Amino acid sequence: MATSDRVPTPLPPSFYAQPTLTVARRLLGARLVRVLPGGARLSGRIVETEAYTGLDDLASHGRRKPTKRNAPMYGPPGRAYIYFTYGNYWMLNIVTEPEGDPAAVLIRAVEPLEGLDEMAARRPDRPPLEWTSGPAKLVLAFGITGDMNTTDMTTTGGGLWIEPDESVPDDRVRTGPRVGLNTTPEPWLSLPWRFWVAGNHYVSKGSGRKQ
DNA sequence: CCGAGGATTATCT
DNA sequence: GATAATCCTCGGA
Repeated sequence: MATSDRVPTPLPPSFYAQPTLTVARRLLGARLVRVLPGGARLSGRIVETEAYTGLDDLASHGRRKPTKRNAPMYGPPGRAYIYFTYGNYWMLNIVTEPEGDPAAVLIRAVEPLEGLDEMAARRPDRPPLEWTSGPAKLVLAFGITGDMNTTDMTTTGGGLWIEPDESVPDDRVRTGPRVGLNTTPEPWLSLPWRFWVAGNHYVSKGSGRKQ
């Protein structure tokens, strides 16, 4: 093994067991990695996240008792919570907080780093800026599917994990309301629980582009 | 460039 | 029966 080979080091369960807002903030700059069944490696820098706590958060699927859909949020930290919405789209979340506490972080946007040819093949006739600049888009580009729900993302065995990479300093982080909540009442509608990297072109256009 | 409206279906009430 | 943590197309400026 050459010394220059990257050794995969997924973020451990103890990272995801932290408070959800802390996890959402600290995931900025980390690297989302996907190894396809054929062996191709895709990765991207996480540039936008949203925190969904359970219990008191009326915007979160975790606000309800366990159901068929939200059950993974009650499970151990570091597992994937992948759900279907709007009749067409899958969303990738990572479960946070200790087991039994229903919370997760939604991965909303990444900046492509590896596997650009694979992403291009999945997004024909779309420019690179539209491959991963939204939660449903990045799931498509990375070949993530609904049957990967509950994958353990703290090991490499499931072909999906997050590695530490760059750290984003506080003065490059922006926060704002979560996107797409529509009928959620205040104060949850306006809580600044969306985090993104200031000025990064791959941040979604979901709630304005002020950066 | 920008905003409005439609698509499309699993899950929940 | 209604809703949805979205995306895309289209029409107007």
